[in-house]
Amino acid sequence: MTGRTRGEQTKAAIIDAALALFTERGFDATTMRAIAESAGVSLGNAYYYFRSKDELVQGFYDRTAVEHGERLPEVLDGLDGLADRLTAHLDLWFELMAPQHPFAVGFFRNAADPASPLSPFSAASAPARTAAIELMERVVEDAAPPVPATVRAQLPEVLWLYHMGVVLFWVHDRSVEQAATRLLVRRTAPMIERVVALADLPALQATIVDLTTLLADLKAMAG
Amino acid sequence: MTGRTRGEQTKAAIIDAALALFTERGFDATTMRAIAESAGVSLGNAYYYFRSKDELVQGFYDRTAVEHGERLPEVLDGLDGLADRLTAHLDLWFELMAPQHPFAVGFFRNAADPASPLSPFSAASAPARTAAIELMERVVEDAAPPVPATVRAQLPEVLWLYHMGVVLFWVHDRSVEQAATRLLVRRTAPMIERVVALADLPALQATIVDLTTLLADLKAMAG
DNA sequence: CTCCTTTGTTGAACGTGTTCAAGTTGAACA
DNA sequence: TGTTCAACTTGAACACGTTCAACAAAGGAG
Repeated sequence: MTGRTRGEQTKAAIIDAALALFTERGFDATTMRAIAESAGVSLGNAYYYFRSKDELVQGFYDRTAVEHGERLPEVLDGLDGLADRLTAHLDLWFELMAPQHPFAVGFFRNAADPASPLSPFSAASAPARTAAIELMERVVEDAAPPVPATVRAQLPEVLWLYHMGVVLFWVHDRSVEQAATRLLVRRTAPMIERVVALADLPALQATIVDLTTLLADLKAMAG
Repeated sequence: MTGRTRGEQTKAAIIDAALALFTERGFDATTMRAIAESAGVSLGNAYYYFRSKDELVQGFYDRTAVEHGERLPEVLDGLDGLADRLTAHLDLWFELMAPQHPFAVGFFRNAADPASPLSPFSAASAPARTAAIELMERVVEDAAPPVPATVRAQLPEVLWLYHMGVVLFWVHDRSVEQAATRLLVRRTAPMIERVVALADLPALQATIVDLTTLLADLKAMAG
């Protein structure tokens, strides 16, 4: 975690201090002054590396995303069915994020603001978004039986949207160890696999085209 | 808007001032001090009537919900198809909320916090939630052709969830006059009608049961 | 009338996130 | 070596949401 340059070390120290305090006291109860003091750094210095308190959480979220990408192959190994692979992917996410669930709200509250750079749809988070969709691509590409060509191109992005929806649910989930979210995934992933498997049915072509063009139109308007 | 007692008048003055300033400058750029000054009242007095800045916005939302319920029959009048009725219902919501869209983000940001009483899923907003589902019941009950009995009971609540999803999209929608959200509804409402019409198909029974029990299980865990 | 309670009102003060002008450090270069 | 300059660091200061002890007005009860 210790970077080469002085700046990288300071930055890591701030993230570490913030993560520890967030976990210990929660997001709102942790002040920027406490983070700076705990990191052995001045208040202003914390703002040199992170433009806001929220961006601090983004830094740690990025860390988790990297670890997610690194460990994904190992949890996908040996799994063929799309539902199994999707479930394993999300379970890994839950596992990595579980310690941060108590203060995740403080993060996602601002992520829900479309004007915020933390919004998953914002231009600022485009790299993180692309990386996340890339992970879904890995979930999809080696699935067996293979995903019908009809929906193959759109599927990773659609599954990423599904992921975002699950995250929204997870944030609101107050059941023990977020069991409700796990249940949601365990039940809906097979449904997705079932629907995807039917994508070549002639009867569904109209609906698939409808959905595809709708997505394209909406993305065009969102520009 | 002028109430009988002194307190009611002051309260109304504060709401009016806040609404004007929010609309003019947006939520974040409007300070409580500016609201108080504009209402001809001291800062502390604003907090005598509203426990927080957010609670001030909740007032508008409640007002709008009441108006929505009052005007719903008139926009549903003469419409039979479920898609048409659903679209009319949501269009009315858009019409009523349009003036507040610029600062709606400031409101919904906190509504996205499940711990906040403003969250649509919180216990504190249970009355508002029940009222909103009740409106969906009115959308469903007189639809022709009638909704299959298989899904009739669950449909209003499911449509309310759909409504919440649309609201989430609407908040993020930066297209002119939220045209993208209208497009989304115009395209998805017919899909919903189509799926609902197929609810009695034997091939779909398993999936419908799956979804129904999933919803029930999740609600039980959320308890 | 006086007293008491409820309701309404005030502005100073607190703690917070954030900004900024001013300073320090250290490595590359002359 | 001395110079330069970008990277880094500082703490005071600002504006905001919110709290609070104190005060004023209104309206009965005696």
